[in-house]
Amino acid sequence: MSLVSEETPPGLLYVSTCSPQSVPTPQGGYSTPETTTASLSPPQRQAGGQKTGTVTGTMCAVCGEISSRETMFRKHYGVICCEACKCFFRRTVQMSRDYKCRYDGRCTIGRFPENMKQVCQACRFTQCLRAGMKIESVKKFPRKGGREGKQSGGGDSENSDGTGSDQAKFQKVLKNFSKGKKRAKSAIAGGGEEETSTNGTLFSPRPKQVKAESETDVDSDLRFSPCPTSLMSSIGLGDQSIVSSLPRGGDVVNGESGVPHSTPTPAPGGGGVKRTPQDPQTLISKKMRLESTLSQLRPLSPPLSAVLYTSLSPPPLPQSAPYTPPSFQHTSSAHYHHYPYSSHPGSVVNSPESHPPSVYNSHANTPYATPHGTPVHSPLPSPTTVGPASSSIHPPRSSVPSPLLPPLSPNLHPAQQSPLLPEPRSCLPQLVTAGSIQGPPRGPAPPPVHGVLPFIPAAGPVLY
DNA sequence: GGTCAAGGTCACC
DNA sequence: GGTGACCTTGACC
Ligand SMILES: [Zn+2]
Ligand SMILES: [Zn+2]
Repeated sequence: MSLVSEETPPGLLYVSTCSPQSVPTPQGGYSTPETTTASLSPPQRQAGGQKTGTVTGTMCAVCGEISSRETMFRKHYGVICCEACKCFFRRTVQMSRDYKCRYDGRCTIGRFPENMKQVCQACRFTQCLRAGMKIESVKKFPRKGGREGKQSGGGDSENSDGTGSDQAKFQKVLKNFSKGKKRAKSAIAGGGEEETSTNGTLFSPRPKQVKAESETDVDSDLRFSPCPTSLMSSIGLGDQSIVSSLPRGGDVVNGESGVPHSTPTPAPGGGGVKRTPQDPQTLISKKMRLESTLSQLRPLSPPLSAVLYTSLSPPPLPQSAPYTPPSFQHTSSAHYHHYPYSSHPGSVVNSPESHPPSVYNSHANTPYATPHGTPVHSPLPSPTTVGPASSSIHPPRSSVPSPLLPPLSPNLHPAQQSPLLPEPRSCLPQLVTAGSIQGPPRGPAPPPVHGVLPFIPAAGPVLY
């Protein structure tokens, strides 16, 4: 059985150095680690006389993708996840995509579906949210890159309520502008101006990309909703279209710019189409609306993690599974690549701040403190629902009376199980040694706790 | 200057 | 049109 650790960075995957051995993949299968004798020095496992493992990769907290040792996944929007999930989440939020699951949110079960490709967008986004990805981290503050940064006053996600925090940001951005940095020049030269909302938040002056044609949005100006409307509604926030002046990511029409650049300076990351700038007043209005809604969203993720982390029972791994998950069909993200940008190979991700401190500080081996079966109300709603299924790929299950996710039936195929039921596991690092690998890490979902909303720990750190 | 986490780009399906 | 790998950017240390 796996062990948890408070010291090991979350998301890391270790494998025993004892011998080449099959290790469970997040897809439910097994694979032989390409390296079990890596030079990377993992934290020594001392408690319980556990063997020392070697870092072999990270696991995406959303889809379960396992990285190579060289290409450790990093934290994106608060969760250690793969690039694919990062991009998906970003696009969904940025573009206010509104997904609906035709199977009533039952595309998959378990912590990770056997094949994320089979999961609809709605369920995938829900998975992102459950993993702990933060909507407000997407373009929370308009700037090209950079980190959230530490904010005085605690919390990893500062608001934009126009108080000192934004003032500080504002000053910093102004400073960058005054430095004559490339981007600042670009923005200004491109007609973009430093715009401050009424609360002092600096707006991105960068021009926006423009669709070459057929802006399919009902309201093409509503380009930036922190959450798709239906999903927003599904998580109890109502239907709120949030706007932003922020540029939307990189569509290119027919491989080239469908519209002329509005700035003399190409966008970073390669040439592309930029949206034309909007009216400053409009931008201000949008920004204010965005911030207003983000303030409502804020309680979502962290409290969700806090509540559910402490309410789930220890993971009862299935002893005998009536159903054997099919082997995972690796997607393109499965062919590992080196991360050539900045981090040296083997750099470890360590971001416990994304989790409630209480989760990390208590119950090292039993992160789920609440007695088994304790009902917990989650701010997370049942998955987005829609009309009757029109396909037979994933037979919809009969409706469940509980507002929370229904329990799993041990005899049902995952596709017939309740939606996105995770395999409860510690948010703490879990070491899987050669001797500890007994079975699929996430095959059939374990018997659920009735009435408890299963929660997927953000960046569930599992060490192999 | 290195690290990290943002957003952007664009080939591919 | 959506996806995901690759890339740049910029704040933080
Ligand atoms: Zn992923
Ligand atoms: Zn679905």
